[in-house]
Amino acid sequence: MTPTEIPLQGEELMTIREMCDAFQVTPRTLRFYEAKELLHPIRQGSRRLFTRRDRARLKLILRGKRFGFSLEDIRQTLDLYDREGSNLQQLLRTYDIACARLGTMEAQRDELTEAIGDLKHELDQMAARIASIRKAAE
Amino acid sequence: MTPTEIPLQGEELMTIREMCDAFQVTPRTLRFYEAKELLHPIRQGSRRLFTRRDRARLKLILRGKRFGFSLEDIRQTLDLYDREGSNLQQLLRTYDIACARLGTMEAQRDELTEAIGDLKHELDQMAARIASIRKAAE
DNA sequence: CGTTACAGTGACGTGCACGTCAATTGATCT
DNA sequence: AGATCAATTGACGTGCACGTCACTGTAACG
Repeated sequence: MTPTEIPLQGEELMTIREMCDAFQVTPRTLRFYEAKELLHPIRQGSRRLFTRRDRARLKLILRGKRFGFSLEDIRQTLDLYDREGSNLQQLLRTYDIACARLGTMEAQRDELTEAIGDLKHELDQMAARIASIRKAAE
Repeated sequence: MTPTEIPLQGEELMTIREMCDAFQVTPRTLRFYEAKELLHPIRQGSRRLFTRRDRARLKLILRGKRFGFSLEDIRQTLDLYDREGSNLQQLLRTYDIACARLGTMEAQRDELTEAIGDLKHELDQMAARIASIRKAAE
């Protein structure tokens, strides 16, 4: 029997391939993110091992990308999430930055809501046009 | 005195510079969008003149960009908006595409709402840490 | 009528976010 | 030990969304 352990969900560490399969990214992408200091996998020899923290960060990275943020933007936002032992000064600064970030995200959500409304309006008009065309054709 | 006219909001046609000032983009960007068939300004000689329709489209373009859509995505979405005299077949296809687009936008809004919730949660935790540090310092 | 001053057209350059390829290095199977 | 296979590193390539530069055209001002 192959002693290759089936990766359990609760396991602490994941290989690069397990990460790729879990998050639908390529190895190149993960290495690129490490080079950009978005991820900090530990090493066993030369191999990368991704921690639970890396997985949480990657989830946020991919989410941020879907919203159109640059990796640099995302990196700065990520740093807001796991800053444990900072002093009060840094903590306050971080808090301010996070508040600002929250503001932009809420603005974006509002704009998105507006865009959805516009598109729905357009859909209604199209539905009406479709109905009238069908009616005209008896 | 320079007779540089102050661009009125209700004017029919706008020059490239008026567009740039109104939308905070560069001339290069507008020419690029025209080359990509996102905008279709009319010409007076060689000069571009942007119509009300171009302004509406540009607004949607910039909005789409803020959501992270590619220009090609945006172009296809734009075409949904001003398709006037199509036949029933095309109209139905357009309707389906628009519905799908609406779905992705709503999914994105939901995800954004979730992300906002996460960040708020993080802010609460930070606020608590800040308070406890301040309290510890008497 | 010369000179600004802005608009247009290529053509090339740039930053970002990776993709791709080659060479190497262990780890694993037989 | 040999072969196989995944992972690493480095270097170069790519597509997108423009920026920048050089040059030309042209309308307007003095």
